This record gives sequence, C-alpha cells and structure tokens, in this order.
Amino acid sequence: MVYLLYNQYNMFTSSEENYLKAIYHLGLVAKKGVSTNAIAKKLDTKASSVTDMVKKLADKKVLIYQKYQGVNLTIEGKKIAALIIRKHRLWEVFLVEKLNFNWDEVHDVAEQLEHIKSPKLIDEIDALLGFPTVDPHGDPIPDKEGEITLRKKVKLSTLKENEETVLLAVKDSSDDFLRYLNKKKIAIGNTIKVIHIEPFDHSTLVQINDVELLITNEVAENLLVKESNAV
Amino acid sequence: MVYLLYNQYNMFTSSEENYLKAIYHLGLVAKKGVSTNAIAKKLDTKASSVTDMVKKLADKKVLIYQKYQGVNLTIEGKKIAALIIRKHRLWEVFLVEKLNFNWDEVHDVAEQLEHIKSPKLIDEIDALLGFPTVDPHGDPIPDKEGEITLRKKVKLSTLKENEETVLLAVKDSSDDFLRYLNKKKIAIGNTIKVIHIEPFDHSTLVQINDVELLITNEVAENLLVKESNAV
DNA sequence: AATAATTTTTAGGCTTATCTAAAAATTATT
DNA sequence: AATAATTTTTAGATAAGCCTAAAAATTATT
Repeated sequence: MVYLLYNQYNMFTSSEENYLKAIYHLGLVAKKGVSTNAIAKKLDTKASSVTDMVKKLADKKVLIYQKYQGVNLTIEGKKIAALIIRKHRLWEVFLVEKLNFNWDEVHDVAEQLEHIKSPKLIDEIDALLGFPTVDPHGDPIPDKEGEITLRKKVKLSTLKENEETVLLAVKDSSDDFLRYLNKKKIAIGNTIKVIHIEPFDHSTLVQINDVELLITNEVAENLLVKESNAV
Repeated sequence: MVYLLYNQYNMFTSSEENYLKAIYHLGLVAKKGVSTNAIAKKLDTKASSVTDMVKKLADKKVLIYQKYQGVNLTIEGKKIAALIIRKHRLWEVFLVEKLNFNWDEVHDVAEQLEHIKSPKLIDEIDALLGFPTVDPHGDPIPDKEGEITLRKKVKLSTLKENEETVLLAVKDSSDDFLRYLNKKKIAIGNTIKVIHIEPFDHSTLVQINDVELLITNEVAENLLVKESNAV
C-alpha cells in the first residue's frame, strides 16, 4: 500500500481537530445545532474563542454555522471527527493491551497521540491489535470510513434477577469510577449475572468472573450491558 | 512506579524542543558556539527567528547566549535534548520492529511522536522493545539520564582486504541511500567481509549475508562499521 | 407584550512563532 | 588597516488561538 499522498483530512490543526471532536460528541445528543456555550464548556475555553474558531471551520466546509443558531457538522466534518475518534480509541486499546496502562491512565496520552498525522501508523496499530471494534471503555471504534456500528446497550440496573449479560461499556468514565472498577477487577467483556436485587435501595448482588459482589444502584446505573439474556 | 508528577522537562513547546535538538546535533561537531545561521539552516527558518528563540531559551537556562557569539547548551539543555533524541530513536525502533515500517519511512512520524509528553509511555515502549541501544540507523539511544554510550565506528572504506566487521550505522541518512541499502538487503548488524578492493576506483567487493556485492567507494564511505577485525 | 436574564457576537488585545527589511557587528579581503 | 562581504540583531508585521469587556440577539419571566 502507498501512503505518499497526504489526503484532504490532514490539513487541520490539533486545535481544529479538538473542536471537531467536541462538536461531534455534543451533536450526538443535541436536538438542534450545537451551541457556542456547550462547546466552550466542553473545551474549557471562552464562548468568544468558540465563535472565532467556528467561523474558520465553516469556511473550511466542515460545519454549518449561522449566527446565534449553533453549528452542525457537514458529512465531511463528521467523517473527519470520527476518524480522530478512531485514532483516539485505537491508541487507548494499544496503551492498555500492549503497554500495561490501566484504563484510567490512557485518556491524556491518547489525547496527544490522536493528532499524529500518518495513515500508515494508525493502520499498522489497528492491525497489531487485531482490528478491535471497541476501546477499553467499551466505546465503539469507527472504521476507516468513519462509520460506527452501534450495539444496543442497556443499563445493568434495568435487568431482572437471574438474567445474565456481558459488560459492554461504562456510562461514567470518571477516574474515580474507573479506579473502582479496576479495584473490583471488573472489565469490558466480563460476564455478569444478577443474583439478587434489594427492593429497599436497589443495591444488587451480582456474579462477575465467578465472584459474588454487592454493587450500589449508582454503580448499576453506570454499567452498560448487552440487552437481556434470561437464563 | 508513579508518574503523577510532571517533571521539570515537560515545560517546553514542540518548537523549543526542535531548537534544542538541532543545537545539540550541531554542537557535537562545532568547535565554538553554534551559530545562528547554522541553526536557521538546520531548521529551515530565518536567522531572525533563531535570535528570538535563542533569547527565550537562554532565559530558561537551557543554553548560554552572547550576542554574535553563537550558543552553547547548558548541562540541563543537553540533557533535555538527549531525552528528546531518546524518544525519537525509541519510536523509530518501534515503528520498524513492531509496525513494519522501513527505515526510510520512520523519520517524519518519529519527528511527531518525539514530542508526546508521557514518561510512562516512553518507558513502556522501551521495555516492549527490550531496551534497545541503537536505532534502525545504528545511532545510539541515550539512556533515561540522557547519557550516550558511544561505540567506536569507522568507515567501511578504511578496512583492508580480508577484514571482517559488523555494520553499526550509516553516515548518510538520505532517503536515496536508505532505499539503496533496502534494495540490497543491507541492514544494521549485518556481518560484512571485504573481499577485494579495486585500486583504480576503490570500488569494493564485499560479502554481506553470504552474498557477494560490489559497492562503490561512495557507498563504502557512508557505511560505519566496527573497528577492524582481521581474519 | 414588555422586561429581565442569558447567550452569543463583536471589538480590541495578548502571546507564540514566524516573517521581511534595515541596522549593527563581525569576519574576510585587498 | 581600511574596505568589502557576511553574519547577526533589531524593529516592526503577520497569523493562529486565545482572552476581556461591551454590544447585540435570543430566550425566559412576569
């Protein structure tokens, strides 16, 4: 394969890429355009800075911007954002699988690595890892065209007693939560069976990796699992 | 091991790091201070830009600058530069050994990766590679303290007939030369025996990997090998 | 619907890293 | 040693990405 030519997606600065990524994430849950303030909050910057950048990105045809109406990524913009997320998530898998990082340590480094420009590099990392489809948090990895295959996920708290499932992802990715999961040896892909749900506080006794464990409802709310699998 | 604290070496921009690296390389062969023009040429920038940056780096105590007298790195500056070079060379080994890059493809990517800030990342890459001491071009990899162990190297052209040696490094790292070596299947670590030297043009018949090969004197001038090993 | 609160934009500045053009210092040449 | 050539520095500009403060537009509340 030949990688001599830089493609059209290589002409964005790290800052521009961070905006695209933020807008992409916000756009997934927004009903209308993504607001200036929402972007500012996500990127920990000022609304006025966002307005500036958003105008620049509109000039580059990666998003549609109308004063006071928020922004929407174009098809092009969505693809570029998805490919940055692809790189981020592949690097996360690499750090955990090959370099002994814990999944609560990967984010800051992946945040830097995602901006490295080299199609061959990320393709080879992908191959080295065996073409993974989810990152260490269970989030899907977009393919080379930027397409994401979504798996139906439900909160563990929606399951009933005796149902068995597989942990697909976590809702909350805070360091505190990830460290809790580490300590309890809970990882993506683990089989989870609901043994008993306490009606009073909805605390739940589960079996994970053949070990029984009592988790609070708050934890059960943040574990995303494969849709029911009654036994 | 704990990596929570950022150390004193994390406070340089990519641009500053590039200057330090360039000055370090130029300083190895300079008798006096490294000149503004030499730095400008190496970094493909203007002398006036160099003056600006050099003042800033002097303020940060990583080099000594006196108007019109060129610059010299401080102990501190040398260490920082060596650690950037360490990262660059470890990434090069990684790209070649783990990601199927050819040694003429690694430079641009390593140039980006060397600026990633994460002590754990580079330590783990180092371990994954088995703590290599030389990069794919045979250049030594500084240790974690920035110390370089130099091996005595001589040009292949200085050997006499029947002498046997090992290829340690290449003098010229141009794409053309590296591709020539690739094509001829010549790599760092290969055993080389001088079979015959033609007195007229100093072209040399050598045996590399049990294959006889005729190389020009220009090639022999650019292959750096272990000091004589008469047979 | 008018006013208040909030959001967003504009206007003007700042910093980093670059540039050009001109001035100053050093080095080379006659 | 004086002059010419080269190198280096200074002065002033520019672009990217950010900021504050004030103005304008939108949204919420009475």
